[in-house]
Amino acid sequence: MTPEQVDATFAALAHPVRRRVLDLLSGRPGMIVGAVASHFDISRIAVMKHLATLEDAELVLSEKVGRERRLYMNPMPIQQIYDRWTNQLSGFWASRMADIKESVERRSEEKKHA
Amino acid sequence: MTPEQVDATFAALAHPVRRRVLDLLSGRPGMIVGAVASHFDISRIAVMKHLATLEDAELVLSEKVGRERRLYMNPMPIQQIYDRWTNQLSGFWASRMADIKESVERRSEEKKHA
DNA sequence: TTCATTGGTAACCCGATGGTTACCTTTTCT
DNA sequence: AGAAAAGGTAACCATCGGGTTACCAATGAA
Repeated sequence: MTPEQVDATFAALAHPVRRRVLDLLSGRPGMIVGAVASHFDISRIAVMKHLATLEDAELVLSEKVGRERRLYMNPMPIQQIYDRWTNQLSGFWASRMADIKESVERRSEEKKHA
Repeated sequence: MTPEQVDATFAALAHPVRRRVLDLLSGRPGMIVGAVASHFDISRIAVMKHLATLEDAELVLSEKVGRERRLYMNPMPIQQIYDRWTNQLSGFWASRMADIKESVERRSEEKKHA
C-alpha cells in the first residue's frame, strides 16, 4: 500500500457522511447512487462527490448496470491499515497506556487542588 | 464514545503530519514539543496546532514539567473505534469481499475488450 | 417515439484547514 | 539580574473541501 493510498483512505474516512455511506453499503451491498443519496439531507451531487472520494480510496467499488451504478463497500484498505498500525505501535497497546493516562490525570488533579 | 469524539478522532488521523507525530510519540513517549517539531519541515507553530487537534481528540496526552511539555500517545480511541467498526461491519470481512472485487474487475475487463 | 428516470459535469460560493510571521510569557542557566 | 530556551497567542493568508444550482447524456418504459 503506497503512502498516497494510506492518505486517501484516512482522508476518505474523515467525513461522517462517507462513513455512513460505508455503513449503508456494508448492510446492503449493490445499492444504487440514488438510493444512497436518499438517506441524506444533502443534495445528490454532494453525495456523488463523497462516493467519488470513497472510490478513489478504493473503499467503494462500483459496477455500471444499464443506467444505474451498483455500489459495494471494500473493507480491505481498512484491514490493511489497521494491521500495519497495530504492528508498528505494538509494545504499546492498552495496559501500559492506561497507567500513563492515569498518572497524567492524577498529577493534573494534584495541581488543581494545590 | 460520543459521535463527536469519533469525528474528532477520524479528523485528527486524516493528516499525515499528525499520524507521523503519533508514530514518533509511540516510539519515544515523553518527547517535548520542540523535539517533535524538529522532525518536520514546517514551523513549530504549525506542529503545535497539529498537537492541539491531537489532544482534542485525546490521541495525545500531555503533562507540563517546568517550562517544557511532555507528550504521550494514547492509542485507546483508535482501539475503540476499530472494535466498533469491526463489529458493525462483520459478516462482511475479507473472503466474501475478495469475490465481489474480483467479479467487478472481471466484468470491467470484459467491457474494455468488448 | 416520447418521456421519465438515473447518473454525471460545470461553475460557483463559503467556511474550515494548514500554513506563515511577529510578539509575549515563563522558566532555567550563568 | 539578565540572557537564552521553551512554549504559547494573535493576526493574517491561501488553498481545499463540501455544499449548492443549472444543465447535459444515456437508458428504460409507455
